[in-house]
Amino acid sequence: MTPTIARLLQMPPSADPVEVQAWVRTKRSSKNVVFIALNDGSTMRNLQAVVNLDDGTITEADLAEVTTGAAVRLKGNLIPSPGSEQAVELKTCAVHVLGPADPEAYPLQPKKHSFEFLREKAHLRFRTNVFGAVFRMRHAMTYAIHTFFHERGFYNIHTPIVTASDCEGAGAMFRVSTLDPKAPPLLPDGSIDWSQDFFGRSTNLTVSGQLEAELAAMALGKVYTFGPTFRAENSNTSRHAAEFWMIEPEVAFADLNDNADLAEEFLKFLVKWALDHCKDDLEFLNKRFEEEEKTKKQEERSEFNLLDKLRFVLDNKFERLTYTEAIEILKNSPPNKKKKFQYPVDRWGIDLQSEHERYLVEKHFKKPTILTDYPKEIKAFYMRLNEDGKTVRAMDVLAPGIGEIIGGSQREERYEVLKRKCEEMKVPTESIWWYLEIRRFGTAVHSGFGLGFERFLMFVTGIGNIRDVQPFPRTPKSAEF
RNA sequence: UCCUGGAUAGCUCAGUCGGUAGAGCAGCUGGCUGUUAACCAGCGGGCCGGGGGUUCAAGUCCCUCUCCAGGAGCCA
Repeated sequence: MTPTIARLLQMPPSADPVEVQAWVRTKRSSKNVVFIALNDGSTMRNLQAVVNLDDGTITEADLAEVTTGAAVRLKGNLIPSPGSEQAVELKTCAVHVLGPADPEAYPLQPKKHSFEFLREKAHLRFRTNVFGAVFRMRHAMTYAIHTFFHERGFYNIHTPIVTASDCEGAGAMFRVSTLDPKAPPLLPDGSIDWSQDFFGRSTNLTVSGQLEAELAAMALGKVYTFGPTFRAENSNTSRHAAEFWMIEPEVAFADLNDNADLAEEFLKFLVKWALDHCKDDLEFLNKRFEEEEKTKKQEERSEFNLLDKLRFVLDNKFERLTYTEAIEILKNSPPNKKKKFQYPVDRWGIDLQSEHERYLVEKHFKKPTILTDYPKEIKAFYMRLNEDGKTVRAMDVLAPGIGEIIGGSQREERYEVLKRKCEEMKVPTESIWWYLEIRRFGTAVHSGFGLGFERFLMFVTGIGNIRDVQPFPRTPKSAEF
């Protein structure tokens, strides 16, 4: 294999011949000299190839097909660059076009394109600076996540993608079926006979690996899942996708405080990793973020740029408070008193709206905030009931600019209490009998949380739309690529 | 799903009171002794999202559908 551009840019100038294979970003020419900016995805930075036309080794005809988007192989040697943008450049002695790109038809230009346009060109958008940076960082964060858990003795568990449990309480699911949609087998009452389907029952794509992860935690101690999840909700926002990846640690013998400690340590580890390992990409994204902010109205601009925000998260302890305390703060807050909230905060028990969470995180505390101990009515059946009988050991981690980035809880480990709550909340237990039964044999306090991977990527890259941190986003009415 | 705003050249957008289509960038051609989104000059480029209606006449007004964006809800 030829060396990557990332490697070449770190090599000292030398008379030794080198070969590079990459895609052309731009070509600039004057009478006797041509500059070709090359990128191979290995780094944000381009390699500048210089072609001298005056000695006749390479002619203008040789460069006719060297146009934006073309794949090329160049031979030459590295020399010190007189230009200010790079330390070395490639003095080129041979040019070979591997795959031309018709300049009349190639959609990407050496200029800034809108995200909306690039979403329609998802097959080509990897070749832009932004998406190169985003997907290199997506990889770096994936690696960091596995590293974090591995170093702390967690085991990665692959929970099923096809599941029969439809009571995970996280919205509509995608059905998985091999039955003939035009003529499915019917029961005498006219309903579909799922017993004749592939799995002998009705199945769906998973909305969470948590329930299964809990089973593994009750034997392996500390586990985490990292896989795709699916929601068939008709959500049309910049923060929702029908297919997304979730990280769900689950820890035996850990209570909610341990859980919150883990969540905070985890987020800080990932942010530090990004700052330490993704310098070029982050600096580029930071510049882009600042330019984006300039186009916004004064009151909508964020106080921090991307890099400052990340360092701030790293340097400050997350705020922790209970739902009850949060309600008191919100009740007495200026926007509530001035009736600026669309949903007024008037009593204990209401569900917090985005505007309330944003006020707490962005205006009141101005840092990531962990809210705990919510009213049981507004949280899932599996969360552990507190001694007061009114609240559960839930926690939401709220991040500035994103909102809820982590949702978790201490799980209800008491068989009788869990059974009673399932009945109260009308959770059908037939398909999750195993989830209850694990509580009958060596049950123990345990906790876990879910981090939306793309939500985190939005936070760490400063990209405002979830569709731009996924290579091939699936959203309502959209699955082109 | 709801609210708001959009869809005009390859891209980003302008288009007045309803009167038959415009700019910048990109592309192509030429010029220029080292550029960094190079620069300078010239040239080509349009089913004005689809359908229906009003009108002598619709990019422009009305209805409708599709898709897109932002916000809300749901959540991660």
